[in-house]
Amino acid sequence: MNDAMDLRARNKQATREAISHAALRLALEQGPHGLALVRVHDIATAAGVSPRTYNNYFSSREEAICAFQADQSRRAGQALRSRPGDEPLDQAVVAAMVELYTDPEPDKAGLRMIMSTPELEGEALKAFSMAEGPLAEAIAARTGTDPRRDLFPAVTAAAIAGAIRVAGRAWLEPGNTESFATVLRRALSCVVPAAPPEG
Amino acid sequence: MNDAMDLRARNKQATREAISHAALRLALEQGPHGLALVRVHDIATAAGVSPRTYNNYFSSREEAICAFQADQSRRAGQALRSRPGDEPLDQAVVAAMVELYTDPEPDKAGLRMIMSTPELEGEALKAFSMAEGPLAEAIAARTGTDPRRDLFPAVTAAAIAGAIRVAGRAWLEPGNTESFATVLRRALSCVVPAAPPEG
DNA sequence: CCACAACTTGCGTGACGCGCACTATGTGCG
DNA sequence: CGCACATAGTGCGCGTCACGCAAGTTGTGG
Repeated sequence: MNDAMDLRARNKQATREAISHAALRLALEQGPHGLALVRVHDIATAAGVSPRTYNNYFSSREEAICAFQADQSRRAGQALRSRPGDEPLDQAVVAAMVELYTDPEPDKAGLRMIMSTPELEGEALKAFSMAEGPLAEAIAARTGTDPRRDLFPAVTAAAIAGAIRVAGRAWLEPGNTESFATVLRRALSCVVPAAPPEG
Repeated sequence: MNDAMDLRARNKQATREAISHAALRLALEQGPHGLALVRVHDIATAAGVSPRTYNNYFSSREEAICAFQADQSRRAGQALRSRPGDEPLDQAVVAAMVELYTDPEPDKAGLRMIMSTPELEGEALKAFSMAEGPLAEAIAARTGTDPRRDLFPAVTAAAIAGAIRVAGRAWLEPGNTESFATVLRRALSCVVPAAPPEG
């Protein structure tokens, strides 16, 4: 079989998603204050696998819960590359990130769980920061800068990831009525220049 | 006793530092690949306290190892506030961060341990991101913007924290000969504007 | 159809986080 | 000065977890 993904790989990804989905669902049931009550055994059972299999995929509850967010961040580089090459950097970044993070509009409860549960803070930061590497490469390619000589790509990528995080926090703020796309645009406009500084 | 810190508080901070210092030292002895060999019992013994006391202060090895970095980040807000109020934002940020993070020049081995050990990634990100809250407040105060209405302070704070992280990575790069202050200045110059966008 | 590789599972082990109860050491007041 | 109170340090025990190992099970390719 020469599929893009053979049966093995598809099953693997399916169980991975089943586990991470189950983990997030159970965490949501207990709320942000009862995370300790979500036992590994429960996650595994809910996902239809053994506890031992669960941590063939994840080495902590936190990792499983945040896996979806992490997977999404990993696509940031590709999202930016899919923008037309002659588009200015700032517009390309905004368009790419808005498309990536608002298609569909994110699940408010899930995002709130991830972003405002203290025990998940480390994993949440890891999840968002997974975008930085690929993003930096994409920015370097687009602006023709050498990531090893110039700090601009990596710094900008980190700034973008940070802006996305802050936008998430603001969007979750009680009383906020704007769409995530709107908030995200405002946040990104604070940090992304149209071109790297000459030098 | 009306000291700024009474005996109790000073003892407490002393044991806290003893534990975190011992944790980092033992981690360095084992190198980035033997972190699992650093047992809680060893850290506690090296710090002269019982294992139970150790996790009255920290709830994981990772947290103890990164505590120094976290404490430093917490001072970022105060560092920015100590700059003259009429200084432009970008200059004030660069001056404050350079002073905070290069007095004295950071310990390369310790920073490398924290930043390039996979198991510490989450805690390291947490440590650096602790600067964001205080920094955002300081930026808001300096620029006269309302952190609840305007995303600029929080986004800029996140961008600064990200730039510091990237500067650290670049400084640790083998073959780098520059001082951390130099790298840090270059990194920060990519993201901090002299003033918030009007709007 | 068969041999090989990859995934899943059960079991056992060592370490860890933390609640609880007790002791010891500062602290403030009469 | 001494006595009551608050707070830090400690020992013990329990439940949970991560992970190595050695089967068993299920795709894959010849």
